Amino acid sequence: MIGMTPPTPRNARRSDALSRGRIVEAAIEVLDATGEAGLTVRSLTAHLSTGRGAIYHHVANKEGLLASAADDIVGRVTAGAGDDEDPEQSIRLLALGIFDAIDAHPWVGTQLSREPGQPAVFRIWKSIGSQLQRLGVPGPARADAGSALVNYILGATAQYAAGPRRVTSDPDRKAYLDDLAARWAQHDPDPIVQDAASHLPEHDDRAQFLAGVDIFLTGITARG
Amino acid sequence: MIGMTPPTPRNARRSDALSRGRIVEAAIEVLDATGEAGLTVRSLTAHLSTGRGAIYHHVANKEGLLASAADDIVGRVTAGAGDDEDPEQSIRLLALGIFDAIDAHPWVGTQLSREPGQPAVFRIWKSIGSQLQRLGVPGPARADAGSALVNYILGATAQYAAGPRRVTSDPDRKAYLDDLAARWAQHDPDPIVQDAASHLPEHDDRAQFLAGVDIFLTGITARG
DNA sequence: GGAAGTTTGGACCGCTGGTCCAATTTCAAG
DNA sequence: CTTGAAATTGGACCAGCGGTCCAAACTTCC
Repeated sequence: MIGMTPPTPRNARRSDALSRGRIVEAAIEVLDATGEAGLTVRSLTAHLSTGRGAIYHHVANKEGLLASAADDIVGRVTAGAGDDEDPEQSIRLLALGIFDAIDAHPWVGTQLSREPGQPAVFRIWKSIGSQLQRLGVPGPARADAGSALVNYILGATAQYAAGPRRVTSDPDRKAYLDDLAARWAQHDPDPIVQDAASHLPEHDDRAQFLAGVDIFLTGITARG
Repeated sequence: MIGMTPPTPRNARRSDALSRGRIVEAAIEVLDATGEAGLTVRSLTAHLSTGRGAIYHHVANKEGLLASAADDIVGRVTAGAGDDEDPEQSIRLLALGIFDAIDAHPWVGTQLSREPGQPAVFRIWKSIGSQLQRLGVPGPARADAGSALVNYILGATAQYAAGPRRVTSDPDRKAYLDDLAARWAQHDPDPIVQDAASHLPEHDDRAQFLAGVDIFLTGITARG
């Protein structure tokens, strides 16, 4: 009978012990390989050749696992970003580092928009804050400036991660953008829309992201 | 036997006909009342006193339903925002309108970060773009400026919607922020963190959001 | 050597979004 | 007024999800 506790040969303890670190590492591998939707507790257990209970013994829930995975990726960026001589340049490099990390791991982009209190977001806040301090932005204004920049970065990367993201081949990407432009143009005869749609295929996400950072930096220094 | 097609008295056609509009309306009611997690196809059918198949006859899937619901809310904002004499002021009012809408309907904030091509995001792009044009920002720079503003607005509102959001009573809100500040301060002895944590309880999300809009506007006009 | 404690994995649970189809109503054609 | 085709409805059903639970197996320590 299938419902009863079966006398199957029960599990032996693994030689390569499970740990939270190994689980997070495996989760990142699965996320990178199959995307956010591809990470299920089942696919993770399969990847680790283990059972579900074993995972929940080390991790509270899937949400915490995603937060840890995102924190891991963001941590590599913030740790790698040193203090350039020019604080403005440090901010640019930090922002680009996050952009590139999310280009490589799109699931991080959506994850960061979910829970503001999570460690990964906290890391970004801290890095931005310290550069703004070096830049000489005074206390009260610094909170506004930091908030603006962090929210811009999170918003831009989330949109980018959810969109065309890593359409590797140029033809595919062009086809996607052409299609999007066509849908917009067809949907709305407004000249602004037509104009925007016509420029869409030639635009560069990364350059546009950086342009946004520069607009912000101009705004900060012009108000200082 | 329960598995067989039962000879139960079968359904009569409803007097109040179902339509896509009615379904979207009901979805907004459920979302406002019980939050994003509270909207399931089942809760929606219960609210409409109907069955699942009836809904899928009018709506492709839940994703499309959420996009329509968000578009409905955003549409009210962009329609209500007229052209102020000062285009900068129009942008401020538009941004605040979106902020307030997401304050009232937090689920919209998370929805907008999901699919960049969705109609609601398109609406925001269009409104911002037309104000930037009135502001005299030239073509190539307009795309960068619009992208910066839209991404800032989406990022800020998404973070706000996912965070303390509408903690109505002041004591609750203070308790939440105190707790968050304590967790940060305890987690990290860095003076920047300590300073930020100490200012946290007294900060005003809406004012900070507007300050961010002003930073970007300053940057856009200073570069013009 | 044996008891105590930890790690493991799979059965199980309640729930989800989505499909499918018989029953029913509507409405136009004859 | 009859009738049959088309449109609408609602619930049974499915595969899959995150999470709980616990007996079996392995470690460790006395």
